[in-house]
Amino acid sequence: MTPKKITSSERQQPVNIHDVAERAGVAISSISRVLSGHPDVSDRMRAKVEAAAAELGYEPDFTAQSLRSGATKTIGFIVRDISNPFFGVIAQKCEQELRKAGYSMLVMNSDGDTETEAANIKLLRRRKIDGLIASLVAEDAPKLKAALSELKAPVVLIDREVKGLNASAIIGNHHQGVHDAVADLLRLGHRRIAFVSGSTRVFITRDRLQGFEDAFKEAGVEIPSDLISLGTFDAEFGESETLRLFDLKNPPTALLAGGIGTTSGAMRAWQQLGITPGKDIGFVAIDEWPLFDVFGQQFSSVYRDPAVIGRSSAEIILQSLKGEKPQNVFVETTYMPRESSAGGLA
Amino acid sequence: MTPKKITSSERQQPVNIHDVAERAGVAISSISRVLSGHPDVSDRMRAKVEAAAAELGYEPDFTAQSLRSGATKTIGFIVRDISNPFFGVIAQKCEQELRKAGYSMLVMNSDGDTETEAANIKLLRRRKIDGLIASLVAEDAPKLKAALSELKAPVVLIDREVKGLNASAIIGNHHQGVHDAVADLLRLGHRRIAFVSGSTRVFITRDRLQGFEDAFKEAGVEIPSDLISLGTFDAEFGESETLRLFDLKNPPTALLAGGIGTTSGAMRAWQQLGITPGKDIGFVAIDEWPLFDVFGQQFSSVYRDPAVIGRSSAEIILQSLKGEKPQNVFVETTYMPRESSAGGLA
DNA sequence: GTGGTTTCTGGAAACCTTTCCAATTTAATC
DNA sequence: GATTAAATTGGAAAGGTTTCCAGAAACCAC
Repeated sequence: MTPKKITSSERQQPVNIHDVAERAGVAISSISRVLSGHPDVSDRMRAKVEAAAAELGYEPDFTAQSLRSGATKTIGFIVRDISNPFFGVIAQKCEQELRKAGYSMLVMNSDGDTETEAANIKLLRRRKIDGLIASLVAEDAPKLKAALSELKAPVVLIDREVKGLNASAIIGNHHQGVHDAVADLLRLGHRRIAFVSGSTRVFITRDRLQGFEDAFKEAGVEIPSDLISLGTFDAEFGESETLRLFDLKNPPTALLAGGIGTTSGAMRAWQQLGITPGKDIGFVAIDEWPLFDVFGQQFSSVYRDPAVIGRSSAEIILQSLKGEKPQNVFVETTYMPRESSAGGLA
Repeated sequence: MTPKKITSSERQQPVNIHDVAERAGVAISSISRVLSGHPDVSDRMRAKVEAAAAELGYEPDFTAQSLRSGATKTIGFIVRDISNPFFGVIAQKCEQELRKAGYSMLVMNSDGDTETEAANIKLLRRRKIDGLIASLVAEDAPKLKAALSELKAPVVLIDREVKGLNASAIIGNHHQGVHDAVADLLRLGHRRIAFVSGSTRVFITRDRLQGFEDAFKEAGVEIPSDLISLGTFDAEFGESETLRLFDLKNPPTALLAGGIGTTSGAMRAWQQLGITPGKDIGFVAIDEWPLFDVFGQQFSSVYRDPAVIGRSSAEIILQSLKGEKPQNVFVETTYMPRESSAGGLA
């Protein structure tokens, strides 16, 4: 008995390129050329192949394409916590853009941990992602830097600056927004202004701190170093630090909260302390949260648009994939003064 | 000149399994066996291979593994809108669980559109995902059903019921929560209770509607059909419908809003109309949003825990991957009465 | 020391493409 | 119609792994 050729109907497997080639009576390479839009294809060949492919319902295997071509059409997306609505909007807009261009997005949470983050990046490298968009937990962790530099794909960092890495970045002018906010608080009469935010291991915090300090210097007011608490961006830290700060002998009269997590924690702390932000104390939130327009109208904010960040991230990574050099894109950050700034100034 | 064998140092490519085999002086298959934890391996072999792999820093190519083994260690995750914080929490918890088990999550937004959703599913099939977790836009769209049934991987549906599909599901007892809410509103004296939510093309809405109607029937009160508006889950629909309903000659005295998007839209509408929910009218929100504990304390809600949904989704899909049969998991949904229920009852 | 298991290892096929190169066909020119 | 160039096509290698199968080695009992 001669070994019979196995056809797709006998495999329960889907149709593959061989089946199409056989059906169309042409070579495998021709199928590939037609379907990948290669220019050197005659009209007759194109018609034959397309007909055969359609009849059989052929769809190329993505994994095999990836292995052979080296491109996975996949972009890694790493953030601290995708449930944070700010990151959620970034992720949404980013995915929409990437999808239009035929790319998919592999989402990972770093859980605020550099070890996890480094492990994630290593995994993504092994998965041969074409590009990475990340909002890192820290910029200087050696493991992280190692993982990033071993990743051969283009990288877009969101509000981060990693030295010695040839990456693109989306950079907000955080110092500006924070500066304007603090300047306004000072103008209103606040002196004991607290600042709770994530760690200075990331650019965004350093840039904000810069704006914070500049505003004080310009006003000729001493910087209240004891009121600056820079740890992590999560709600737990925001809560405990707010509790601590407002329990000081000489407590703050205003707080600048460094993100949605921090704000969330601060709000919870104030509930426990019986403090009403914007009334008993001055308050400026960095970043706005869902339903802010409803529940936060009275709150001053340092605003930036996550949709822009998401779309830009996608655009830059797509450009890098086309061979363009790494670039930095700047995003506006604006102080939106509202009544809460003047809280606590009886 | 004899063709020299190309080694990894001459390629700029990373080390592959051949290099390790050569270094260890064993066959390729042995490398694979050792590294994939195959039992039939001698201690001596294991030691040799592990040493060689470590020396060369070898890491297996994920794409090649996927092609050969047929498993991509990738789970698709499709929701209407990942920026919705409810889905955000689900996604976060789900990814964390999947990651522990060595799986990654490919996130796609369906943008509330069945065509997009069907296209997404088709793409994921071509990408050979091992499983799919999805909160579908509709259950009956033919293209969608076709795309789902052609997908050979296990599926977990979140609050959806697709007939003729052998899928698992996470099912909330929405009728219960909504029933209790509406019963309470009726008890308080509300009669003109409006219900704005997504379409009845999905189970979750039908289940809610059931609870809504049951409560009326039990109370012997006629169901206010003109106040039931079931369209989409997004804020735009919530806003326009709220505007329309509260502009009726005989407007509602209370609203039950079917999710964070709807609530968001309703809130915006009320702002325009000068209506304060919980005061001028009764209000129950389905699902709670970020900072709800701060800004929403006065609002009654129909609560369910997205973290549980996320974790369960991951668990079920992982069990399916181990060969277990599709199963349904039920999630509690609880009415949390607060002051807003009694709004508008002067 | 033989026969028979059992355990381990090597070789090669298979997974499904893309892409290179050579060969063939077609078109163009004189 | 011959020659050359251009367009198109087929064949086969390559991408990096897993897995099947057969063969080798080790072990055991008699």
